[in-house]
Amino acid sequence: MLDCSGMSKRRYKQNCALARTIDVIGERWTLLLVRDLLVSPHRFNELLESLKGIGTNLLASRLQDLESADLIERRESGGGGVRVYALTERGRALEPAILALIRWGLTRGPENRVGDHHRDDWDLLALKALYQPNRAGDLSVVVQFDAPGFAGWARIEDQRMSIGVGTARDAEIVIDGSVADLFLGPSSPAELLTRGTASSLHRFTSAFALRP
Amino acid sequence: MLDCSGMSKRRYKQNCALARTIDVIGERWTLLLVRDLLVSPHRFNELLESLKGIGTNLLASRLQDLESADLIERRESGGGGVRVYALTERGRALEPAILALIRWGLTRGPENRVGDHHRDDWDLLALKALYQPNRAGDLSVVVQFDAPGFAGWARIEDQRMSIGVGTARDAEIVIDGSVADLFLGPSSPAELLTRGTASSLHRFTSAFALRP
DNA sequence: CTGGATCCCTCACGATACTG
DNA sequence: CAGTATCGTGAGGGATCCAG
Repeated sequence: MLDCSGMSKRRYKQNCALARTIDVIGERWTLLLVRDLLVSPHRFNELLESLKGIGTNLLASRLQDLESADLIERRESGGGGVRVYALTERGRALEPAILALIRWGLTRGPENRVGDHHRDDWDLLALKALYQPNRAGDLSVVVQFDAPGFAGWARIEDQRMSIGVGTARDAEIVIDGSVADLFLGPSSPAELLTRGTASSLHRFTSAFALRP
Repeated sequence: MLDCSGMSKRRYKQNCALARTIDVIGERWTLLLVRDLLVSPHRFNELLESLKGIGTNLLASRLQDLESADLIERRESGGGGVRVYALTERGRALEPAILALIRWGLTRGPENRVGDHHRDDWDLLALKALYQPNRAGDLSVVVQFDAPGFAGWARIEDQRMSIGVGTARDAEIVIDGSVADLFLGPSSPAELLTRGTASSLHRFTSAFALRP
């Protein structure tokens, strides 16, 4: 059988840190896979649905590659033997670079071509890319987003921001909508408030550079 | 004839800033091409030599794509009608992301596989990736590197760092060697001094986080 | 039903030859 | 020097099939 499917053979053969980086994460789909795992661990079929068009063989191959490269690891989540893929510390270390690439992508406007696939948790990561610690001051807040088919949260504390999917129990602010609804939607932020005050919500939204 | 060679058709079709970024600069060779142009403008054959293995058709195609995407532009350099490719402002805006990717690539040690291609100007960019403004203080210096087949310089001023190839006329420090010779070589930094003092050279090297 | 493996077709890549 | 034209090869993409 000789399983070499997980080996990416096409290397640049350049003694350069950027080339070595791209040798690892430069293949098609790879960085988008890391993006999804930056928000939360995922199961095989969740990734398959998020990365529409990847094909099961390619996804399996990429997961093997990334595991060999020590960027992700398989985990048994919960008691039911559910297998999920999660980033290792080395994989999580890609976050600054990915946020920088996101910032660059945001500078040319949304350019949302109609029909393009979309997931609300991607916006959560874009929000983190636009976060500016120096604008946060002493702000300490947890904001919950509740939209049809999506639940996620953003936390700012000690000038650091973290994000996640699901429900945060200690959310002072609850938004009736997604991240895009809050920052790009037609409604004013205050209209979307399920819990919390408009002034604290304003302090939250002011911590981001919406057009970098 | 219908010239569609410059169109990259395979897009991710995801309404996500990262996916849109990778749609533009995610194809093979593209980011390495931008890397070379970040150091200085280059001619077609210079790029061809740096990006060993790319093939002339692919390089031409990538250059067209990047010009269409407003990342690079053709310029007539000098009076002899010499054509060079240079980054536009939008292309140069990729620098923070590329430096972040370089930093990630540097965290796992050099891993220099023998036989890999190498260029000294790549190290110049890696040096910029490791530069830490808060370590510079009020340092204001220009360091010239002179090695066989390579000449380049690094400038630190007002806590900002810039790099370039060729000779800087106002260099207070001249190194008899490349960037790698200074930071990784067997010689002590002082041994490589052609001009300048060891103490000012030490202030310079202290402005970088050699192992991030 | 999840988590893949196998097959096959297409297209992007890479090397070479050729042209203005 | 700066590309264009041609063509063989292999990675990507989609469907289907298989094991737990």
